Amino acid sequence: MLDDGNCDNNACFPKKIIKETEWGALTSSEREDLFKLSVCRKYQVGEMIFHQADECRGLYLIREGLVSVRKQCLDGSEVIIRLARGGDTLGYRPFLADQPHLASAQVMQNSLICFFAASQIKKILLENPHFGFEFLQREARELGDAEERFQQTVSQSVRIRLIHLLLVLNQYYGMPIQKGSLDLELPISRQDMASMIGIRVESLSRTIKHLTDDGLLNFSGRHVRIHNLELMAEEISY
Amino acid sequence: MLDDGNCDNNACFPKKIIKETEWGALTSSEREDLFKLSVCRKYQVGEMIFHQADECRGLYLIREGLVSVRKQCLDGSEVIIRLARGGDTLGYRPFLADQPHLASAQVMQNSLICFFAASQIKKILLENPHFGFEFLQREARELGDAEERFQQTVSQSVRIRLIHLLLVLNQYYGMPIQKGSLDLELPISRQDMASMIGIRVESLSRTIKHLTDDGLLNFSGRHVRIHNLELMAEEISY
DNA sequence: CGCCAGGTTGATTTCGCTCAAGCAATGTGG
DNA sequence: CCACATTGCTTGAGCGAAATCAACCTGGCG
Repeated sequence: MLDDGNCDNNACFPKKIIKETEWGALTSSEREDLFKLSVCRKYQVGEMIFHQADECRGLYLIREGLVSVRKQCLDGSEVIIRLARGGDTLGYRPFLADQPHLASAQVMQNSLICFFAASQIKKILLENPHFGFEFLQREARELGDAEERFQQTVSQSVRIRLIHLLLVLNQYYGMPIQKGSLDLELPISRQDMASMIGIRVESLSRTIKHLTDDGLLNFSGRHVRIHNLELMAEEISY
Repeated sequence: MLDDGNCDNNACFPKKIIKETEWGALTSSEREDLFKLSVCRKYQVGEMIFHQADECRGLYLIREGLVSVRKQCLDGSEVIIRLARGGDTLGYRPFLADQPHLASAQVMQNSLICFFAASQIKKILLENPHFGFEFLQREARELGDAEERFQQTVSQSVRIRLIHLLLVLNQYYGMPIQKGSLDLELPISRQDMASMIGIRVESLSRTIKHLTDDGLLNFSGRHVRIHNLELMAEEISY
């Protein structure tokens, strides 16, 4: 699936990405300009794309793969801010705010990622208002998500938060098997799931057990079978 | 200080706001256009500016005063997302994301607030890239703040979160009295402080007591005296 | 004066964390 | 091939921080 080393620069904006992301707002000449200086390469699982506190040098467009964005404290604890997939762009927050990275990005699944220098992007941003507008919309939605998550984490139990997480992961990794029930192949470890909802891995394990005991689902490693989606979704009607 | 009813439209962009906020990116003719259709008026304490789930009709510029932005669950619990003061603009998140309001805005102190219709703003946004860019930067910083707060709330104790809150409020309401010590006139109730850091009001009360017992500060109603700012700030070095 | 909202305090419970052990799957070096 | 780490996950026991429930102040206001 992934080709080795640097990819053909022409391949850096597949149709799907042009169609579905902010990069579609570019003119073809702007796209060409970007191509010339872009660096696209394959990343292996575990590789870091950037580190918290690093200066932000530009944007990373994920063509394929999975990347986690995480913040860590000095005390060692860490929180996963979000997962990024094909089509997602990393680093625009620090780039736009003119701040260093406030989080680290680590590859979770082998990925193909294109880098665009900040200076290039800035140039386009000032020339093409549509591009900026797309970014505005994306940021606004993301800010909404962040506030939503804040509220949920503060006021909901671990059980509810886990169900929420599963429902979100279902959107990307779920495979319906019959009416109401579905299979889910988790892309991340227990540890990382715990970090996403701000709890310890032991608590996650126990909560999974409770959901299992209640007959809502079955875990087997990273494979989940959800027996009754609606029943589960009912719990989070807040 | 505040004049009654609608203000003179010319007064809707005081110099301070032009100088320090995204509205400074407008040309004077754009400013004039906005004036014509803006609605500026005085709000009393307790008034709602908009409600969660309302359609977003435009932006609210706070000229003076204090406004809380809060999200509530069905179960009655609520979280304060942020406090907005003179110079702050409300409603741009739902406006840009093209979503309904995901939070309510309530006046905490008598305020003077200008409303600009969404259509007007959209027009300017497409014509003036600088204006959009200012919004981009603001959103990016705010997203960073939201992620920071998420991490802190998830991984820090109530004590640390309260100290954080006091240090933030200090930036706006603190009055140094001598080296290291200062007075702080809180603009909000205990209930609202608790909502800002995601705890119950009883827990807040107890935590205040602990800080007092430790000799860090003294509360008397909404008046706080912080004896040793550095000592307090040391606790949050993470 | 009584009332009430805002705030504090106390008693109790609960949820999630910590620490510790165990287990299965996978890897590694002799 | 075995002995042995290592890693990811689960389980248990005990603890502690914050929530809950309830009572009680306190000051302002009709």
